[in-house]
Amino acid sequence: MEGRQIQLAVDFFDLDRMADSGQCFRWEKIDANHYRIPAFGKLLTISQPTPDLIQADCSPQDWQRVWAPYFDMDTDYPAIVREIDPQDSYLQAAAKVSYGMRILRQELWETMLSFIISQNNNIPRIKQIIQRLCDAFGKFPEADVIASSSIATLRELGLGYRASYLLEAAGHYLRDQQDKRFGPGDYAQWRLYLQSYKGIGVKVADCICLFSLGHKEAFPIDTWIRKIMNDYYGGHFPIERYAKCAGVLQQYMFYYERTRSRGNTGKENA
DNA sequence: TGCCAGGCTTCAC
DNA sequence: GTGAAGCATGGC
Repeated sequence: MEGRQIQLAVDFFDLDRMADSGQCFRWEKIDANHYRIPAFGKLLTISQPTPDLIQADCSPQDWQRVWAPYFDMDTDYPAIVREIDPQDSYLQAAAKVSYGMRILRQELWETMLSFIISQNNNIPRIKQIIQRLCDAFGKFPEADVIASSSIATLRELGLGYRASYLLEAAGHYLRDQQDKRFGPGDYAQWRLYLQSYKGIGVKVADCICLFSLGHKEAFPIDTWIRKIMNDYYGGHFPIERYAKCAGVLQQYMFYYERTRSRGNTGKENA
């Protein structure tokens, strides 16, 4: 702690809901009100004493340069919520329960690694595996660290059959980085490119597009979303109506449904 | 104890 | 292109 502390007035910002949203797996809850969030080589300690106020241990410059983009502070989420079909009571309810949840813009490699691990897996175990990776390698393993690791090592950390996917993905990522093949691209280009990785299919590619690259039109369909679409939308969610923000609404439905299945509101004190 | 999880690859058709 | 099997592991 370097004694720096900023306070910011916020709107539509809820740390607890973002922490429990299934888009990030390394936030650490220190106590009832504080989180430690690692990203971009930095560690942010942040709290939210009231719904419209946050306190963070960073400089105003770091907030502007690193954390405001990370929390996607430039996007007008209330405007997205206002676009929801007033007749769609399910989606209205989902948005209400998810109030304050923003779509994070996380680092690309971390998001790729996390969602390769996420396949056919549950969130508590995804967190555990990523924690074991960090413990085993001393910190979050960058692609070169994974690439110079071995299947056996990764298997010992509980990755199961995903160990080979991750190992291959790391090598692939490094080669493309050296070839400078990463660059600006639209959603369709990125989605296709990501699927060229072994272990990344349509759903994981969409998660990376949404939770790292900021492509809010990405609409990941996992087992939860598929069930929601079948139960409430006759098998088809009207993505076309929400062209540029379907992914945000997808996240609200995902959060809402998981919250309901656990029999609470998602906030211990709500 | 089984079923399931922010699915994917492979193979048969 | 579509469908089904197989996959590692452990949460619930």
